[in-house]
This record gives sequence, C-alpha cells and structure tokens, in this order.
Amino acid sequence: MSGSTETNLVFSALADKSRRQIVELLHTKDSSIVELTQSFDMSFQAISKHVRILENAAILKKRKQGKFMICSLNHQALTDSLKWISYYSNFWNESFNKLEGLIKKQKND
Amino acid sequence: MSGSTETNLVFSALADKSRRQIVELLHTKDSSIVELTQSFDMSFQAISKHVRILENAAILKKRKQGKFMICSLNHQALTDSLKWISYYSNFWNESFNKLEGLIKKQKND
DNA sequence: ACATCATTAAACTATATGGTTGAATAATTA
DNA sequence: TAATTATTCAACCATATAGTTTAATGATGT
Repeated sequence: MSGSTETNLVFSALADKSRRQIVELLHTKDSSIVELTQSFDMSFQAISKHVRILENAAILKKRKQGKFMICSLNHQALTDSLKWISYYSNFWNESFNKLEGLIKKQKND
Repeated sequence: MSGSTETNLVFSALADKSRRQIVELLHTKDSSIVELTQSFDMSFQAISKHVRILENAAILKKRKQGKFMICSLNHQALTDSLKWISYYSNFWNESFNKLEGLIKKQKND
C-alpha cells in the first residue's frame, strides 16, 4: 500500500528541490540538459545526474536530437504519487464537505 | 515556485517508505509510537525518529496521554504537495479531456 | 518506594546523496 | 581535419540519512 518500487522512485525523485525545479522548467518547455543548467548555480554534470534520477523515475523522457538530449515530462509518472497524497490528505472528503457547506449556506439565504 | 521550506519538508518526509507507511497506519487510527512500532521490523527508537521527522513536516501531531504520545495525522500539511503534483501531473487537463471525450461519445449515441 | 513501560536523547556506524573535477565519446561547426 | 559543444562516465569528497545501542527521563501500577 505504501507503494511499488516505481512510486517509491517518484517520491524520492521529488524530494529534491532542484529536481522539482527541473520538472517546473520542463513543464513550460522541453529542454536539453545544457539549457536546464543555465537556470542553476551548479555544474552541468550535477544537473545531468538529476536528470538521470528523474528519468529512472520515469518522470521525464530523453530523446536524441543531434548532439542534444531533449528532455520532456511524462506527466503520467506522477499520477500514482498524486493518488497516494490525494487519499491521505483527505482531499476529496474536505472538498466535498466544503461544497456541502456552500450548498447549505445557499439554501438558508 | 518549487516550494517553501515547509513544502520541502513534506516532500522529504514522504520520500521514505517507512514514513509513508506510518501515514497510512495513522490514517486508519491514531496510535502511540509503540503501537506504530509493532507494524515494523525496526527498533522503537528508529520509529520514534521517523515520527519526529513527520512531526517537523507538520504531517502529524503528537498529544500526550499519560505516558503515551498519541500521534494523529494533520491532513492539511499534505495539501501544498498535493497541489504541486496535481499541477505538474497535468491531472486536471487530463481529467477534463477524458470528461469531454465521454460527453462527445454520449452525444453521438 | 520500586519496577515497568513509553518516550527522548546521545553516540555511533554504514550507506546514500548531492556535489565536484577530469577524461572519454559523439555530433557540429569552422 | 581540427576545434568545439553536449553528453556520459568514473573517481572522489563531504554531508545527510537511516539505522543501531545505551543511557536518561517521566508517568503507571504494584
């Protein structure tokens, strides 16, 4: 229940702030590793390692384009973690309760 | 954007499988640390440390009850991480697209 | 008062992690 | 062909992390 190996990889990958930042960058635009590096105060090789970790968690895919490796997000890899957190954050309960509250309030107006 | 210190604490806390398991246990029932320990093949003190980490991330709260420390979930602490993952997993886009697909299909029937 | 139980604190260990640098490879450009 | 650029790989280092054991603290029950 606390998750498959893949879910574990995703949670571990997202634990690092720099890697979350890479996800954010890729969400706006597919990028090569050099491109990504420009947003960080860190060596190219360090970013390359982070990219590798995200790749192992299937959060991003690389495709070769000439001498570049273009990285792009694989949103689907995040859904298991999303489900886990949704469930244990009681998200739907809370939201439905709020909705119910709104409805009651409306009736009383 | 990649998150405040608190969000960072939550992501880090959730990176560990044992800690996610603690969250799962607490979701079914508030428990003391000894109680939690029974579900693990690990020393009491190790679990105590994990509990501390979850507490620092505000994912759980402790209240003293005699000689026990009863742990209970604070679901709200998870919502920032939930939002982050929801956003970058394209969850809502995907879901609305599926919904749209269903609607179109229905019209054609 | 005393033994027990739940917890915390502290010291320690092994391994994982996040970073570095330097060298090897492969595509691009001059 | 030679120089440059993007990437990967490997060796290395410092620190963080996850676990252990032992000792200290504090409430409970006898």
